[in-house]
Amino acid sequence: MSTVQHEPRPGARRKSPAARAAEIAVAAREIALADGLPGITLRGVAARIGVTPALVSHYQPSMEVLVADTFSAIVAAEIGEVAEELAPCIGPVAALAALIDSLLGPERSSVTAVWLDAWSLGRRNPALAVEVGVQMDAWQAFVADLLRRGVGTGEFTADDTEAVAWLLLGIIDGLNAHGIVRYGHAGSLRGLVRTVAEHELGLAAGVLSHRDPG
Amino acid sequence: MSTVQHEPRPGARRKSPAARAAEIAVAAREIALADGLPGITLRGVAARIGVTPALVSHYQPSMEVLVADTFSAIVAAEIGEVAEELAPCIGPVAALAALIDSLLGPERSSVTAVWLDAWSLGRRNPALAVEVGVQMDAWQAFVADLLRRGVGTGEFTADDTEAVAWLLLGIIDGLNAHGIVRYGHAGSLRGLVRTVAEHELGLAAGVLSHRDPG
DNA sequence: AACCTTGTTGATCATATGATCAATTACCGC
DNA sequence: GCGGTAATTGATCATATGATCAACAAGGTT
Repeated sequence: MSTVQHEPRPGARRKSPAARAAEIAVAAREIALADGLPGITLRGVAARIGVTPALVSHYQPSMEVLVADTFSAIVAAEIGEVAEELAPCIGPVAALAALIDSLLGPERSSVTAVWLDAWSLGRRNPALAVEVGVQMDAWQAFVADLLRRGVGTGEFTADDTEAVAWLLLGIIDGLNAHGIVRYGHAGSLRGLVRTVAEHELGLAAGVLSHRDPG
Repeated sequence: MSTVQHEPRPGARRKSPAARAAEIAVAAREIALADGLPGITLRGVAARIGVTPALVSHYQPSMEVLVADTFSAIVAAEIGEVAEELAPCIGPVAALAALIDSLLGPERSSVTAVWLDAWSLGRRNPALAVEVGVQMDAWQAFVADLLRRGVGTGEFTADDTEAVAWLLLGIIDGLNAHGIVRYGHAGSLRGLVRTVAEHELGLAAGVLSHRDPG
């Protein structure tokens, strides 16, 4: 259904182990974003890169691990992208506003779906469970760092930045999960989340709603 | 691993269709709470009630539907239990405090896991997707009603009770999802959620933290 | 150009799932 | 007690999954 080569023809192009491993990782990532983590299957990945299932199996200790690694890669990339997006922001206030806007945007729905898959699958996939914990901690550290900087400049006020970081992430994850089922009220909720952040960080009302009317 | 009869012996006790259907529903519910929605399998349910897989299949249009119905039953029961729990509370403030306490408690983790399974599975199970939407709306209606009552008595202040209801549920769902992976910081977060609720509903600080130090 | 390392395949297992259907037999009504 | 309805079974399909391994062949090395 796209520009991927199917049909493994005999004697497929030989590639270096590193290149092939990378190819598999990319395919798994694309599949996960399109069809969710459960879509990562031996035959699915193989078909996408025009190769035998046996080859994919050959490059992976187990599918569980490939799923865990793929989740990890997707979320790590997500954090990286968001960090890059916040880089141009001058000051913690602008950065926080951008963070909330970005994380609550509809374009993140595929990543949100991956998170939901991971929370669900994590109970039966130990490797994935570990990775989920690691990535949650990474996100929390990222947000907590932003908050700490804001407290440092005196712009934010918070007793427990660690907890507030967890709170903000919880709000975002919860509302994004809801958004997968009921897209409707995203608009008014975004504004509400900004308000919550303002309240919990001792900001003046409206500070986080610069130009966006949402 | 419990007091359920396995081993379907030839000529198992005959039951009325209604009784058998109920038995299947109960078994599915127990399995879901113990092993998650994906644990609801033809053979799994059959084994639990000491019956052939064919019989379970005979009573259900499809497993997808049984999963959807089971989810619906679990969540409906959840709402009912919580509603009952809030009944003795005098006034919306006490009710809201009890609601937050109850919903963020560690004893809800199995139900939270079911929610996560449902959000994940819903993408591939249309019947379940519908049921997830319905139950989310039911929860939102329940909370919104509580908020509206509070606004009515003048105890709460909120422009958009519908949106605040979604917000509260989003916070709770998100933090509960986190709690499945990282149980640790539940304590401080519960207090933080109370604070958020106080802020967003125009309540005095600490009003929602009656006796519980959290 | 021959060789040999090793990336790749084809065939095959083992398992788990949902689903169907004729045959059986338990139980209710007469 | 007998008979017939229908709840239940046993056997069987079809499919999807992960995994393994001997055999093949592509491509760099000599």
